[in-house]
Amino acid sequence: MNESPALRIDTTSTTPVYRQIVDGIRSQLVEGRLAPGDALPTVRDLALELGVHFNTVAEAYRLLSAEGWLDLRRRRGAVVTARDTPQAPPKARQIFADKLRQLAAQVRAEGLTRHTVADELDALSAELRGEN
Amino acid sequence: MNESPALRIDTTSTTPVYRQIVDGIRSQLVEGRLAPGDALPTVRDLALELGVHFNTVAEAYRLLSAEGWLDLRRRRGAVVTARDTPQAPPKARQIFADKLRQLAAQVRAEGLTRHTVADELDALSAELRGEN
DNA sequence: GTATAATGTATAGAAACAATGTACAAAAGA
DNA sequence: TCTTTTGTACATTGTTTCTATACATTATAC
Repeated sequence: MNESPALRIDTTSTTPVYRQIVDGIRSQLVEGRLAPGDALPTVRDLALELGVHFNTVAEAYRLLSAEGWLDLRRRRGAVVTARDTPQAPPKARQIFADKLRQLAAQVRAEGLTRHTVADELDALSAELRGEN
Repeated sequence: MNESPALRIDTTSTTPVYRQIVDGIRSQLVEGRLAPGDALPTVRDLALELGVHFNTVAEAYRLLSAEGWLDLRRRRGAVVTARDTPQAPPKARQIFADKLRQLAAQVRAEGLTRHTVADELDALSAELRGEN
């Protein structure tokens, strides 16, 4: 436990730091790289590693806890919990489709080609269909 | 021209309105649904349609203009310009891959299945490979 | 058992940001 | 030249983000 979560904080991004932390850790949770029972670094340790204030990490942990991923207790730290996946609201799929296109549009505007974007989509799709 | 850009503003989202506007319009630009020469609604018209202040739309237009998509002139409105796609920075692909996984993780956490997510990825990939 | 130290929590403040209100500037057309 | 239509500038207000500091809780040492 306490292995490094391999998070990279982009201080130039418009996405707030605490949400970058949430998004990064949630990826690992969903992908199973963090499993129930695993301990996360303490808020102070991770804050030091990322170069931010520990309250910023604490806020991220709190959000993940509110989503049901973490069990937070004083003096014991943050531990990954088992979690029932909720039922997705009806519109979730359409909203995802829209966000996906907006993300693709953004990186295409930055210069990534249709082909490159499609390759990455295929790669992730294959991962999703192959794993577990 | 002045056709409705079919933007939906989600006031519950944490993404600021002006960026929702930017993201939505950029999608249409990248996908060719808005082409050079097309006129966008005036800031006041689009603001009325979206239910926000016209300065909020103006800010969105300014960002798109800074990205090279729009030509803004008083009394004439916003017109889509021809634009050279820049060269993507070297890390762009990896950053995109990360963001893609974070987006997928987010919606999977909300309850979308691996299968559904993969289907949407495939659908967009097919669009990208098929069009033009 | 009690003291101590390690950990998350609470609250306040400063700075940046988002959205608005209002006034202004430019330019097309009457 | 006047008026109207459009984008622009700037101040204001509320919100968000991040930090600083103090506090509460609890496992462990002894």
